[in-house]
Parts: sequence; structure tokens; C-alpha cells
Amino acid sequence: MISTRGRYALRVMIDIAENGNGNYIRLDEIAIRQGISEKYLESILVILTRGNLLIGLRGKGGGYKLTKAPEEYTMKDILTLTEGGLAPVACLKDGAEPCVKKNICKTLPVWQGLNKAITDYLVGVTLADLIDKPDNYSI
Amino acid sequence: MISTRGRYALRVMIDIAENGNGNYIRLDEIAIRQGISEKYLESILVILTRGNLLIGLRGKGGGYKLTKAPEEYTMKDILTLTEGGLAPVACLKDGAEPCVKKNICKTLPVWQGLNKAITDYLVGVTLADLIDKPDNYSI
DNA sequence: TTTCAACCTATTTTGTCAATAGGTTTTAAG
DNA sequence: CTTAAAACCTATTGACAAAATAGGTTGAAA
Repeated sequence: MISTRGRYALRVMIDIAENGNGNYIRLDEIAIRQGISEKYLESILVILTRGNLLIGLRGKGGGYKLTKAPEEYTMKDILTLTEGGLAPVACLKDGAEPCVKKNICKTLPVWQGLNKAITDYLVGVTLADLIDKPDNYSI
Repeated sequence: MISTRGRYALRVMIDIAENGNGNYIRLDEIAIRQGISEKYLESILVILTRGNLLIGLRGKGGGYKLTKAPEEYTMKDILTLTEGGLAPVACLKDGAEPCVKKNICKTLPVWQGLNKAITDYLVGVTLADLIDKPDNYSI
């Protein structure tokens, strides 16, 4: 299950992509539009900023904006960062110490296959695919 | 993330498929082989039995055995039952009340696609695929 | 120099998962 | 028919992570 943090993060990225236009957007604006408390939203924006998916600017005229074009963000980028990895089991996490039963584990192939299925799908969807813009209307 | 319950359940199903040969296998045997406490294992076997993936028999000579051939169990069957569903978000769970924002939700397509990717993969792997048997040796 | 807004650290609350404990019923065998 | 074996059932505890809140700090711009 994707946690609240990851789901909100995706909504926030869409929000900024749609409303930003290259300008900085304030946290409280996003909070109102998305119906999330400012404080909780803040904890999510910290993660996105530290992960370089957003850039934050303080002071008057400050806020958050994207660091690159919507086409360049994949769902995997956003969700891996905010969920702290997407691996279905701990032993497949990035940087996990190799499991001692690695060579005899009969369930490992399932988890590896599942991991690949999830990753492959999420790499194939970008933020641009979710945004309301003329290009997205067919006929 | 697949929980301990689901991971153990899969190991248990493999254990019974490999060691059963159509006979009943006692809980304590499985517990020792798999290194799981009898009590915790019991809570998992209850789920598998109530879900008709296993059949249990009490008294002397009792234990658990499969209800059908290993080829007929998909990973989706086993994991959906023990995890209480595999949907990446609550609104896609079986029997979930339809979300009021269903028609305007910009993230829904992602979750639907992810759900399909996960399900499609897990339907394609059966318990038989994970079992040690002569047929599984190539060359 | 003042205001604004992101940034940071810590704490509380909540809920689920994991694990344990003890007693009950059914089955088969002596 | 009695006894032992084994699954079955209900409840409780413990541990941990996620969710949410609170208040103070730093940096940027007007």
C-alpha cells in the first residue's frame, strides 16, 4: 500500500506543475487547494526538496517550484523518494545487506519479479501524463 | 511492502506443497522447518484454512494439506488472502465504497495502472513454479 | 529593518502488525 | 469408552511506524 505521504506527494507535484508556470508557489496555497494541513504538507515538501524534486525559496515571493520539466519526473522518482523505496520485501531495498538465504530462498524470484513489474510500470508514467493541459485532450 | 504474514504464508504453502504429498502435515512440523513460532504460524494457517487454500484436520493423524494442485494456486490468490488485498490505494480495494472524487482524481489512473501491473504479474506465477521437483530442473 | 515564507527539531497521537497466552473442540487410536 | 493428539478459537500484549501537530529559527526580498 502506498502511504498517505506518497499519495499526497504526487498530488502536490501535480498541483505545482499545473499552477506553477515556472513561478514559486507558496505552501499555504497548496495546502488549501489540496485540503492538507500546512504542517503535514510541510513535512512532505521537505522530502521533495531534499530529494531535489523541488526547489524552495524563502522570504517574500518565495515558495516552491519544479526543478525540471514534468516530462522528466517519473512516478518511480516521486514515489521511491517519498515512500522510502518501493521494494515489496526488505531484502530488495536499495542498500539492504544481502540476505544470507539468498541462494536457497524459494520466494525470492517472486519478489524480484514483482519488484520489476512495479518498477517497470512506474518508470513508464511521467508527471506530464497526469497534468491538465491542451496537449492531453484528444479530439 | 508485503507483510510478514504474507511472506510466511507463501513459505508455508511451499512447505506443504513440497512435503505433503497429499498427506496431512502437522503445524509444529512446519513451524520447525520454517523457523516460525507455533502460535504465530497458527494465526496464518487459520487464514489460509478459512480462505479454503488449505484444509485442516484435527486429532491424531491430523494437520493441514492443500485443497488443490500447486498449479492451481496463483501468487495473487495466496497474497490477496493473507494481505487482505493488494490494491496500492484504499479506493481500489475490493468492496471499497466508491470515492467521491473518482471522476476528477488525477492520480487515479496511476493507481489503476499500478494495480493492474501487480495483479497481472502475480496471476502469472503459480505455487508449482516455486516448488522443488524434477520437472523444475532444466538440463 | 521589517515582513514573509521556507526551514528545522521535537513531540504527541493513532493504528496496525507481530507475537504471545490459555483454553476448547474434534478426531483417531488404544 | 477413554485418552491423547492436534487443530481451532478468543483475547491480550508489545512494539513500531505512520500521521499529525506545535513552536521556534533562518534566510530572502522589499
